[in-house]
Amino acid sequence: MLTEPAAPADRRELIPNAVLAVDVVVFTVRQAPLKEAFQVLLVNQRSEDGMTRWALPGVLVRPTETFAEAARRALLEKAGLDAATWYLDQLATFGEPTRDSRGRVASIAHIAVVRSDDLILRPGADVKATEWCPVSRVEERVLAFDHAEMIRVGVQRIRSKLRYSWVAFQLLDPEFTIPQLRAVYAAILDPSLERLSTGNFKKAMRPLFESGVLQNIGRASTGRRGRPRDLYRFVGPVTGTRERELPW
Amino acid sequence: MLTEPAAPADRRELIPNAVLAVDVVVFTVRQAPLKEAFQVLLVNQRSEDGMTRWALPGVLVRPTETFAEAARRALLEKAGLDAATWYLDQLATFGEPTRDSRGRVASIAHIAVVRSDDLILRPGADVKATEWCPVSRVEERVLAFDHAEMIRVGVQRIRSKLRYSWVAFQLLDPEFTIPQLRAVYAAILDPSLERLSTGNFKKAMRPLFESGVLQNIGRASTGRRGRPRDLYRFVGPVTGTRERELPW
DNA sequence: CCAAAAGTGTTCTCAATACACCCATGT
DNA sequence: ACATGGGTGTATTGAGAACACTTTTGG
Repeated sequence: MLTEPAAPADRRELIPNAVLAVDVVVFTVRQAPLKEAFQVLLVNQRSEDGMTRWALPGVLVRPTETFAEAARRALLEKAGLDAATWYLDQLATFGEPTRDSRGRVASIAHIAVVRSDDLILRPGADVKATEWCPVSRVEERVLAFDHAEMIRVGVQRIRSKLRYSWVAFQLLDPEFTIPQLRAVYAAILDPSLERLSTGNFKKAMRPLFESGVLQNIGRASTGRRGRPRDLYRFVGPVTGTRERELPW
Repeated sequence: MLTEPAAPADRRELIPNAVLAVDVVVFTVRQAPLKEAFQVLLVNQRSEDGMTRWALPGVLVRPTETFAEAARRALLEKAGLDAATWYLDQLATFGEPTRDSRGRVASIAHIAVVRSDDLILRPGADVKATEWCPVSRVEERVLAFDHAEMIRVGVQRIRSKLRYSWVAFQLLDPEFTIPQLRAVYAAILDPSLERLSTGNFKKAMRPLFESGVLQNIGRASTGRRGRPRDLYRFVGPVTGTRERELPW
């Protein structure tokens, strides 16, 4: 299946016919109005037409490098982020023949989900600026290539993942409260979840409490008025999946 | 994002660094014991080591061709199948650096779901044989490259799709019966579904009846003993999705 | 008329939601 | 004390599963 129709010679070297790239859609949830808390990482850099343009962080894949390695390198070289331990997922491959005027390029888009509070963005050598952009505002931007489409597909993917897996905990401190957890779901899935009562929310998380991977570890010290929030810790692997999908 | 670190020259041609291929995982449900009804298309052909080996149908991507076009061409050239109207979905891209000893190859795996009753398999010029292989028996085969992994991922994907979309109807005649429809779900998801009563099964399909896309169009003529089955027609697009996932 | 295969309807269970009530803190 | 934000428990609703019952055919 890897030989062209009229080329049954077997030990021949294959001749490269395309350029492989990776782009990474990094999602986070940040301190911001609920509608704008769900954000994606963009970098501003020179485009193939000489203009500067917003884009996803990405690099060309090196010959001996896996896609995941290339994706981590993209984050390091473009935004100064050490993604060595981040959970990365392959999203989809974008490679319309007309995608790039300089040749046939296939970009294997990846997705990452991270807590951004302690992260410091450091634009790479060829990068003018880096920023977190609210997903709800991406449409206002003109993005390079088909990066807008990548983000669109990425948003669908993370919404789906949030419903059947535990990625949400990757967006929180090791110690967090129920309202914080709920806010993550509200920011990504549906703002109206913000009004879901603690009890009903905890019921949706019941399997986690029962299996002991979500533990109550006391009270948070309060700064505000009202009863202080309970503190929880998630001790399970974030890569696990739910048996039943969440109904939201 | 498409320039290597020390190559900011913009109008330069990009130098191909990899070979792009597509492989297609074609699923069907065939007349067979329930455990073996869910099948996948394999082709037997010469491999890069000179031996003959079972593999998924695949081709190298041509410069001006989309991935979907290449996938359809793979089915035509390898198995003589006209996939012009088939619904194709991108599955994932497989490109471990060590995947193929002849160079860096990235294969964009695709998935297709078809009714195979009227299909005639015609092995291509470089193909020794083509066959439908029960998914439950794939493990017994030694497959080329990472094609076993592609099938594994493909099975997950179609199982998921069956639960939230209407792909099942792609596997049936235009006119079909409830037991036939149930058999499709049973073959792909869980044999025990075969014992689900018609009533409960129809309840799961309720949104389809209510929206009128699933219509009762009379009785099937019976050959067997017992009450003849009701005939149904599906008039909606198979690409639509359910609001709620099926519980199975 | 009986057996077999399909289809219908009822009941039971359990999960998702709504909502009323209780708790702990700052002012 | 009381207003405010957080948490618990209970009632109501609705969906899924089990199963008994009816329908329609062949033998």
